[in-house]
Amino acid sequence: MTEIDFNRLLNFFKVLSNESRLKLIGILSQTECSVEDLAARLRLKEPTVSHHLNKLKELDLVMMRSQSNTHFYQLNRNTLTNLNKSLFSPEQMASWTKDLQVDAWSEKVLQNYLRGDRLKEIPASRKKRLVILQWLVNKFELGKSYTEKEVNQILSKHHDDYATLRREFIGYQLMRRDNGIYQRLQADNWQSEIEIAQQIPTIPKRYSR
Amino acid sequence: MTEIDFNRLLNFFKVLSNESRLKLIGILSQTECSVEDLAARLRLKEPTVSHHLNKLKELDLVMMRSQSNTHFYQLNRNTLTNLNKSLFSPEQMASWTKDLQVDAWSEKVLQNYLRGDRLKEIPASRKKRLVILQWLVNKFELGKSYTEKEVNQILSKHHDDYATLRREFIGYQLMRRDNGIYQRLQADNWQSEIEIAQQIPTIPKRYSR
DNA sequence: GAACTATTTAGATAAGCTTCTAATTAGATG
DNA sequence: CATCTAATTAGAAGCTTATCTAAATAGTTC
Repeated sequence: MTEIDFNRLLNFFKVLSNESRLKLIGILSQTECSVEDLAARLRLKEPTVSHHLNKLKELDLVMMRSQSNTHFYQLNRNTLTNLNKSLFSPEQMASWTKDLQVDAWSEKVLQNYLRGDRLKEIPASRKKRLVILQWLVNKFELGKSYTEKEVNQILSKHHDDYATLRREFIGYQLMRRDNGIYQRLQADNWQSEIEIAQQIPTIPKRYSR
Repeated sequence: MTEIDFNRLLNFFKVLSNESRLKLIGILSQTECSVEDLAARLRLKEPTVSHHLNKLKELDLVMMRSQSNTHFYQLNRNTLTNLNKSLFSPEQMASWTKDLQVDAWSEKVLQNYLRGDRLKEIPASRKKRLVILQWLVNKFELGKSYTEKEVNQILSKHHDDYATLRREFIGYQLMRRDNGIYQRLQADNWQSEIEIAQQIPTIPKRYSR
């Protein structure tokens, strides 16, 4: 039912794929802890722990409560159990390849305008520009809020003129802005167009004729 | 019941925390594929895909079948479903912190002989050496086989005299060697000694007296 | 408000990882 | 056996990330 966005899932794995953070989760699953305490247990400096906790917080994996100067961190069990449910179901995994199964024409446009992850130029024609923008918007998580600065930062990885791209997101209704906060919009009109892409069968060339 | 070793789990997350590899899994969950085909779909070069497949193979996430020159890769569903089961149960997570809850004396020995992850020298006394070796052996996964070369490689991260350490592993019965293949041994005699370490309660200093 | 404590932010360094190209291996074909 | 194809291995370049120190913030105490 609740399909987890590919980028969100990837982020989860990235956050969990670190020894210190995994141990942090282990500790916090047993007891509430201050930053100082955590640092002592892991034999790391406080700033390092703070850095890790920040990443865990971004994914809602931990909660914080302040008591005077001290910040007590606690595990957010719900997030983990929700995440764990049917993570690797066939449907779930199939959904990860969505943006790969685009039709041949879009494929070609992408190939023409991309060099690796980087956009050579912004297409002039509306139709091609849409293909590029749809590809770009996939770099943003569904349901996550971004500041303008964050949007620019992500876009600038793919093209220098991030401002134009950001504005086009709004124009093409791929994103929505609410006083400074950007959110990716659920694609409804164009998704259908793309999902009809045929499943490419794998046939060894030798036997393909 | 089947408790997943911390390092093994960490490796899983590391392998899954990469965009290309996650997409590979997504594709292979739907269809069997050749390396060439996978490279085309992900728009990566074959060697890159090969590199990723290798990591997936190490964790038994994929299987390969050869047909003449072509190697067809397929997802190993069992591994994923087994992994997914009760990954984040309280007991499971608590087990991740095992090597953190050592007693105060061992703690001190470790602090004295370690500078970060690096061993300053190998302790002369048997008792202290055991503490160091127990800590070191944690760097190896339970149930995984290592070649001597691999053992040396991992040990050399922590001390230049990896050969002595490797031999001590055998001497202290922390590892077992079967014609060139090393395996970590389940600790039974010393584990008890360590696990009695009391759970350190978290009390803000201010109110602790 | 000065001094102290716990945390966070900023910036630097170093290690690790992804990807590429070039070279190598292994199987198939003529 | 020479050639061709598919895959792997080796090695290098560039990027990301973990960690640290130093500086800044915020709450507390006297």
